[in-house]
Amino acid sequence: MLTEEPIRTRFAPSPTGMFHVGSARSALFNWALARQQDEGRFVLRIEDTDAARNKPEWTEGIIQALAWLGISASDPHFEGPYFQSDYAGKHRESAEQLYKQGRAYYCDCTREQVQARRDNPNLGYDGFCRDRGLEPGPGRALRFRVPEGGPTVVDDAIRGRVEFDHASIEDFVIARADGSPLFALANVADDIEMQITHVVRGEEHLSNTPKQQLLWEALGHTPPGWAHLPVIVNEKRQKLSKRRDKVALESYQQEGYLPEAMVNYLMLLGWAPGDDREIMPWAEMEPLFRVSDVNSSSAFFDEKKLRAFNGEYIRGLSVEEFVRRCRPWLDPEVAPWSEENYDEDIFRAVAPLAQSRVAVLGEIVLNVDFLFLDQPVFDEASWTKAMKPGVGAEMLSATLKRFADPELAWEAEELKSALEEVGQARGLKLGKAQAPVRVAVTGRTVGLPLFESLEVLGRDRTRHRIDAALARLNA
RNA sequence: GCCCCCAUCGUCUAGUGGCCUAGGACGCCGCCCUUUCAAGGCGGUAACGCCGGUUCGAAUCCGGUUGGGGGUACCA
Repeated sequence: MLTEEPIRTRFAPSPTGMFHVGSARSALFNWALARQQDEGRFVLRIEDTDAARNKPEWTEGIIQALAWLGISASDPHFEGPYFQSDYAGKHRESAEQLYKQGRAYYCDCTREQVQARRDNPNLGYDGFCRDRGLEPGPGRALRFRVPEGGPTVVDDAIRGRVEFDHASIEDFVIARADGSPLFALANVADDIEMQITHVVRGEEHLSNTPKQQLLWEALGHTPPGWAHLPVIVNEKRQKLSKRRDKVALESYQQEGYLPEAMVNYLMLLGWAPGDDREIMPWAEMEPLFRVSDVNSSSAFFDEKKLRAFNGEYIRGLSVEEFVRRCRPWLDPEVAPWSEENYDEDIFRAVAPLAQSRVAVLGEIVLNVDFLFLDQPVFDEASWTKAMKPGVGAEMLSATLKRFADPELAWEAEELKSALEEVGQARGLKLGKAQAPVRVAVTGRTVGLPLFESLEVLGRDRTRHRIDAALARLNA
């Protein structure tokens, strides 16, 4: 391994329109390694060769997602983005070189012929064209000539020595009949061109590795250090798939997961800092990360734990920062209230009360909507529960009367004592007594501390809502 | 089928031959606090897949087995 040379890691996503959480973890691990050395580099290469599914805007999405994670394109350790499609010439040269060296040969077998002919059902291509000396031509693909004897040994930083017998590796295609190189070749040619020293990627690539290592050697270069990260799985222990699982980083972002919580959680999928700490900022984790310390078994993406981390990070924010981070969800453009009704100062007044009550930022809306809506949104289950006959109407009308008293200072502590008295007169503890008022004013049985909320809402609006609830009760 | 990887509480993990009657975190349960709900505090539940070795001694080393997973394209 080129430990003397500065580390050059790479992150090589194909632009498919969404950023997978597994990719995010790979990127983070690669980023940490690159940042540990002054001259370390993290190379971003967009593998856009599959023109069929590939749009320019996806690339922008990748860069934004990386930036969200703290992997900034303006950081001196960041290099790229490079586009695989720009290196097509280089790929063809590599294919040519391999052919001239006799390390690859042309093959005109169709898929059907390969299928029909194979004597060993356990192997794919049988090497039919190996020695036919075919020249390049239409309908002829280029295959790599896998050496006859011995194994290829992959030295993996996470898994150790992994042996692949050459007998189990078929002569794989490296360039299509139309001359265009395949992933296996393009990927290696690019890594060589970009002087990548360490390939840290998902375990699903482990089976490709002996082929790629063979290619590196055939092309005259020392293979990089390999590290294959365990796959991230769902509750059924299958690799996270975009069809059935929630894998898009953007979806977590939209729900209100903080990047620092996501980064922290992702780093812990397969790796641990060592002591008994789990909540640890990136700046502390980065220098501690060792790829050889990464676990080799698959890891379940546990959103419950992510949520817990996120709540922890939210509570750690200053109030002002919390307010700032909530803005995207409070914006009247997307929130259920109108521009005229929204007032950030009002939100700021209750923000400290809300901060410990949300695990993801998106939940902020249901916590404060009653402040900015003309009418609260009544949760029917809450209504039924709080407005029990004999309690609901009683409490509401008595409270309405009590709150009309101009002597009553409109301040949380005063309001609390007032309601306590109203409740006591009816043999109700505060817990029970406050319920109808809470539902009348906020629409729900759970929420922010009531009296602070009332104070912010104001006497008139509070009384109006209690009155309206009374009407609703009698309707 | 074949190739390859993996195996500690439900989950993420610590653990690299004795410090382990296996530690932490999430979850779950209980108690406390309490104007609801959270948050917070305290306590609890729960694991070395199985069988053989090696060794004075094994969660840690070796073999097998079982069970998971990944890969098997002229996709990336």
